[in-house]
Amino acid sequence: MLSSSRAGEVNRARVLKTLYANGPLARPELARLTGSTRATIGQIVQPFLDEGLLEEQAPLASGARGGKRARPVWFSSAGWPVGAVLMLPDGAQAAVVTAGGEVTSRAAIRVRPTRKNHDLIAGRLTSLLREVTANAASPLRGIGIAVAGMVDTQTGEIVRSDHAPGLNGLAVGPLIAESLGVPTFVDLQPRAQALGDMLFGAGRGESSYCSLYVGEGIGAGFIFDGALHRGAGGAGGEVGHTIIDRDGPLCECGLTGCWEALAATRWLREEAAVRGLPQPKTIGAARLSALAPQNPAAAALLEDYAANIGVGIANLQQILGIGLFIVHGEPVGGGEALRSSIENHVRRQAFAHPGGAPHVVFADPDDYATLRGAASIVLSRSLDVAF
Amino acid sequence: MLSSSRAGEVNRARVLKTLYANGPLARPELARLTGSTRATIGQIVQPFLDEGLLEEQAPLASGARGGKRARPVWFSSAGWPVGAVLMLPDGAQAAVVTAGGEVTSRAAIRVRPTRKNHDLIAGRLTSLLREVTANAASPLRGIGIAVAGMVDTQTGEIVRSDHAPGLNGLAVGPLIAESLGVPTFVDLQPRAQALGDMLFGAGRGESSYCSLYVGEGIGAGFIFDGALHRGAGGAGGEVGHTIIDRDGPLCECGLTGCWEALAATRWLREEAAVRGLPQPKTIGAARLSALAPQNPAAAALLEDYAANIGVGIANLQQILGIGLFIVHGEPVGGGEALRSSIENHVRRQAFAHPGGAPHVVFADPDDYATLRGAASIVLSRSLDVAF
DNA sequence: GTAGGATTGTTTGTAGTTCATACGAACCAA
DNA sequence: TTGGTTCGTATGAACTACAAACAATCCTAC
Repeated sequence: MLSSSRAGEVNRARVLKTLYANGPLARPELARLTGSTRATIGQIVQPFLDEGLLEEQAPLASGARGGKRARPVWFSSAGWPVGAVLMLPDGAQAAVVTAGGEVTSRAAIRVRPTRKNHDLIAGRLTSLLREVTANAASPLRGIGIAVAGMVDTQTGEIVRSDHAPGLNGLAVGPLIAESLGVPTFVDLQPRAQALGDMLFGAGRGESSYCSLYVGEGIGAGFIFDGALHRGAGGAGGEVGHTIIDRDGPLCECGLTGCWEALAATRWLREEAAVRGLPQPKTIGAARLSALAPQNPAAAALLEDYAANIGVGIANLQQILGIGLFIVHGEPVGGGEALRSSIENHVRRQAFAHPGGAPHVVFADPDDYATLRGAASIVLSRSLDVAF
Repeated sequence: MLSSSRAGEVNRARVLKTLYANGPLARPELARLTGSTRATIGQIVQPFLDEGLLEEQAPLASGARGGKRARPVWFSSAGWPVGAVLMLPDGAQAAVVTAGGEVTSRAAIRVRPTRKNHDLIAGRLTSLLREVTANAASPLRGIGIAVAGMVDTQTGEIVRSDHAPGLNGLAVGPLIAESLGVPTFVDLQPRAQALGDMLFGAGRGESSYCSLYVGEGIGAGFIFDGALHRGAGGAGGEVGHTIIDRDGPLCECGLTGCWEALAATRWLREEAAVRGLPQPKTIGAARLSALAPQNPAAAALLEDYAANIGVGIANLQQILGIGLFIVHGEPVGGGEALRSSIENHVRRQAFAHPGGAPHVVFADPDDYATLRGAASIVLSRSLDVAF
């Protein structure tokens, strides 16, 4: 039940969430945004300052009518270090990220996973994490592990990874947790990205949105009312295998007309070959966009790519009534032209809703975004207190 | 913020929710299910007993080892009466429903709404509600209004109703609230149904599911973690106009290949005509099922109907990771054969998920289910305390 | 310069809640 | 009749947010 102490936990979490959503804030502003009082905010913030999670910034200028200058609080560069791991088809990346989003150290390994070298992978991951945490000021609060594939968030196991089948069945969560003595949290990469968007990206201050990854596959993470939606047993977000064209091309999964078969990179390259574009095997949204002004075939393919992505997004919009889609991955290289083209396709297909027209934005092509996402799996657990 | 008094409100709501999910429960069982103590449950339950919302049932038999007999509590037949209104293309229904789900009085009117008779409709609705509430023991806690069409849940206006365009723009919520002095809550019919399923139907005890209405149109209500998901501005749930076959038939909405164009009653009847079935203009799942054993064309159409419904459900399952789909409307007439056929199609298309295979169930073809759904719009507001 | 008003951040007392513990009441079996 | 068991309630402790008051800081006006 919701006891007094638990209520305190919830409110502390809400204060941190408000900071993430709005950036550095002084106590009166925090009180206003959380619907509380300066006194209560002071009681909540003080322990965080003592603990070293937050720190006071330089005082703001006074208002026109005078008064004591307010001192905004923000995450200190040493507060709450957490581990971040990305499991990729050809290896893994690891980093230490603080609550404020600073990546304090980082390293990577290259191992091609097979069904038989799981012990090797676990061992090399462990030493990788020891390496990046060597200089950490305090013990890690947890390790977030983002996997490109289906995972069981309860057990921490990798269920199925299409692009790295050697990872299937790897209990990466428990293995690392045991060898390092730090709690681990495993989740899908698009969901980690959604959480990263919430704390450090384009989702800041948005209560509901969809974070989409479009690349070799298509995956989604959903934030509803400020909290991640995982679905039963951590399923959900497998938007790539929703059927949008029953008579469409065959998908690798065996079904026909999956969104992924019409909008993933593989489709883009195969179409580029069919349409006679140069170097189709390595082409992507970036090169296609560069070609488009001179090459009508490239422009047409880009338009079809936008349309295909748009169909799936519009479907999600109709179903969920979401007003914001944050796109990561391949399309980001296409720049503003591709973004607005996708957005137009979505708006053409989605009717007028009371919530207003949907927005499609591209994520920053920041190298750290995905690592921050993995770290956010851990951080968000302190922000969504179950009760 | 979450003050002590608000925490109490949340916990009281949780106790009621636990009762809805499990049926009559004694205090020790309530304590166990809510993770609380007998003492706290007693403090919460007592005021509800005094108020008349709950009442104690006959004592249960003692356990094998003796002990005082427990007295389960349940909603009294007079507790918390709420109004329920259904806005239909050819009129409206109204009823008074208690917190326990009893329909204590009921009446209906037939008016074909046009853009010009909104005042007339509001007036007749008001007198209809006065009629059904004449014998109510206590004033209504609120009036829930379920509309077959898109509504703005903030303003209480009907935005767009495909099957009754005369309702467009009718501010049914504010009009009734003003004339009766009772708060009104307007929502989509499928969403009301989802709430009805949560409190009184197949959704009892389920934390996440999708309640689907398949008839002239297709709509959905989503329950995530025990709470209704509305989407931005009350949009969302317009699953009928998701595209599942880009080269498919033209939909009334102007797009091609909408789910609705392939699985709504209109498709069923047009296909029945094409395939030469008898009396195609009035055929439905019930008659089709009766025909199927002797008539191969009917059996084939039924199978296609199941497949078409299944595609859309499987898409929803992939996106949201939902394990339970409660189907209302036309398909219910098809009985167990149709249900299992739909379920099989869904399972064939959805991969193995950690959450287990999805289930498709048919709602009880109960005449009161929809009215209880409308009432649940009001009741659920006391169960999902915002803080 | 200095007084007055305004704003920030803290201190203190109060109200509301859950929880642990203890107690009487009710029930069964021997 | 007695002992063990379970139910429901009463009491005190712990915790929290809130209201009100207070000290510190800052600006403007005279």
